[in-house]
Amino acid sequence: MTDRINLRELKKERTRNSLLRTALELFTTQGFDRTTVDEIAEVCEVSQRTFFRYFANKEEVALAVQQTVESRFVAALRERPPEENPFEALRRTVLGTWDAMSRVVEELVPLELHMRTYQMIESTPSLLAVHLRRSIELEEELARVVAEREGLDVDSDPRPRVAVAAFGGVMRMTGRLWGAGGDASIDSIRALTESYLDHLRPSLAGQWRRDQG
Amino acid sequence: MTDRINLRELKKERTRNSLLRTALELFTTQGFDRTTVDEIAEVCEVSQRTFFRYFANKEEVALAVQQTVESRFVAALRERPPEENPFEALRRTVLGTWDAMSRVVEELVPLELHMRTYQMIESTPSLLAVHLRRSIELEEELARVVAEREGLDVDSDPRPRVAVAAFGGVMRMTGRLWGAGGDASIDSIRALTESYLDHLRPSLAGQWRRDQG
DNA sequence: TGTACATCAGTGAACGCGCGTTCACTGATGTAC
DNA sequence: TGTACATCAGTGAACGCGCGTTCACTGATGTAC
Repeated sequence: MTDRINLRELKKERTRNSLLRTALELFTTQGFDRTTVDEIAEVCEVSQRTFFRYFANKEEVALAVQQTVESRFVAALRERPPEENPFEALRRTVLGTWDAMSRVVEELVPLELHMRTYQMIESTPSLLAVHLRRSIELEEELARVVAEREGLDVDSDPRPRVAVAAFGGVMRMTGRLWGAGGDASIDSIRALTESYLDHLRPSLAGQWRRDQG
Repeated sequence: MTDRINLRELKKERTRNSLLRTALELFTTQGFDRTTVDEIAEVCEVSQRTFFRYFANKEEVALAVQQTVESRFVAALRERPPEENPFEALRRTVLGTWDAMSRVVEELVPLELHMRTYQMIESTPSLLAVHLRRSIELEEELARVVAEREGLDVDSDPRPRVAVAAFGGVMRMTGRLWGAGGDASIDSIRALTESYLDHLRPSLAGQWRRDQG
């Protein structure tokens, strides 16, 4: 119990962060598939063995920042006022916490590198596949938070899971479109997300032609 | 131009079908990861080289039947009466064509084997990841069909993509829940799908408590 | 402050594995005359 | 019906590749006294 910083922990964090940045730089410049774990380790000046001490596999390092953002998202949802209905809470969490999210990212890597990484994920089939599976797993967690907010049992009332599934579907769609477009800015994904979420309820209603344009 | 059947094509189809059935049987009994391509080829009494003539990779054979069903689904959506609104068309396509879908499956493999395969996909991380990526790609096709039905441009009006994304999100959720449950029957997934789709619009509305129970 | 020991991040080298590819070849099926 | 040639599914064997694992080991950091 001393107030001296722990050198061991400090150096661990530095090694991990160095591996992370190196990996993302290599992935985004030359492509995920054309970057080997050996190369990351070499550029980072550690052994390949050390890489696997920090990341279980090559996908994990590519998705590490995203992973952190997602954890923060769950926490932010928990903090929404309980009088908001579930869809509004989800919508305001994603639209209202971009700045907080950016700060979380910046603690790990430059925001600009993260945005390039996200585009790289969306355009790399093997990586996108793993990313989607993880986003599905995240939905279970979100459904539980929503159920908790409403005082419902997630297994007996379908609505928490359904609301989260629809929300998640739209989020994945905006991610895909943003990744396919040329503009990697945070403003462009933010605007796209807002527009698409706002079209969700109208798009499920009948009579599209009446309120078209 | 003869009415004699083409032996070459016949034998190709048989080889492919034999590889497909063998692969699914091995995957579902001993697991996807514990089955090698070499083993499939060996049991099927062809060379490993032949396997790769029919399927580009190991995932492709596992998802081949699903792939056929999805193509059929797109075709069935095109056939829905144009006066149905988009969400209703999607919903009725999935709920109204189970028998037709079953027949499509039976042309390739026994329905029971397909259902076991689907459960295997849902519980195999690497395979689920690829399956999800493909289902996302399918959404683009569905969005175009919806836009066509409504006479809209898919790139300028968000509603086709949004409606399809929400629908797709709910479908993936039901797939996940069905795969995690013990009941591999077609009735159980059908009932789950119907219930979840019917909860979609209510789950996005405010005031859950009012119409709860 | 110094010593003795414990912990644990990182090393280096070697390896198993299965996917997916490449090659030149065989032999069955299809077609033209 | 027969012959000669073209096509193409399937063969067999070998290989490159990178991921991820295993091992016994080193040396820096942390802790107890």
